[in-house]
Amino acid sequence: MPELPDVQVFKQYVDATSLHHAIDAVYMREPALVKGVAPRTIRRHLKGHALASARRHGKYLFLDIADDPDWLLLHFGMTGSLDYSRGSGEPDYTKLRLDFRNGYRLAYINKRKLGRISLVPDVDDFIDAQGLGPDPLADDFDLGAFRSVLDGRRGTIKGLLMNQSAMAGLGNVYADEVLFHASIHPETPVGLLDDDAVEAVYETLGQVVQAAIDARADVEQMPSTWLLPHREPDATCPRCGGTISRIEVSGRATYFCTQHQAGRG
DNA sequence: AATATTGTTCAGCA
DNA sequence: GTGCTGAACAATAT
Repeated sequence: MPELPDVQVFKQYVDATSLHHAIDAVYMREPALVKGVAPRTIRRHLKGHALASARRHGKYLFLDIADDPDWLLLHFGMTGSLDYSRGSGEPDYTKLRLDFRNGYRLAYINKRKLGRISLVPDVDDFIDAQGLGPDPLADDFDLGAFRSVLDGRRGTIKGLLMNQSAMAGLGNVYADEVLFHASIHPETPVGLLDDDAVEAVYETLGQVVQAAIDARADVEQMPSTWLLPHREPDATCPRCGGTISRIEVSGRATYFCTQHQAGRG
């Protein structure tokens, strides 16, 4: 379930480990994950080159290939992750492996085939072509930008928060977390949110995303007052002592507190 | 053993 | 056209 915070942590991980090492070998283990380009083409673009920088938009990670016009695109689906280490063998479910000249290797791990490995010539063009909305961590994502995201939308606030073409990055878990802290019922129609509620969602969104990144997107390190460690039916709300309920919204399991998130539904 | 899980895509509908 | 909803997919855990 890599969402924005998880992918941001992956980006920081790549920044700290995998840049500026020449790539001696490339192993592609799962052609089904490679979209829009032949696996051998990816190998050709990477081999002998280094990774120059990393960029993230929403749940997508882009790695700039030094001395090459293209970027390596990684999407993690629900079960993807990265591992940088040395030694013989590789982690289970490794689907792409880059062996660096320093003896370390970067593994893209994915238990399932939901995800994407590709090459893109231009990140901004890809974002446009994919129809991705703004990223909430972008410098210019202010309250006005968030209002634009909501403008003219129908449906529920939770559905909107998960809609990558409205705003890119939140998935099921963090959409719930934001609404939990903003004290808004997940099925509230977007059009019924008043100015205060819109501002509350905007502020909460920034705080939750930043705090999750600070916790390295690790549930173990999330504050116990968050919803995340309590995502089960009939749990006790860590905020108000109410009851956590499970419903389905936009086809996804949704957890919320029936007491302090009762309003505006 | 049947069911829940969730990001994206796409068919279908208002 | 548009945008929203829900089914389908993958494959593992429970």
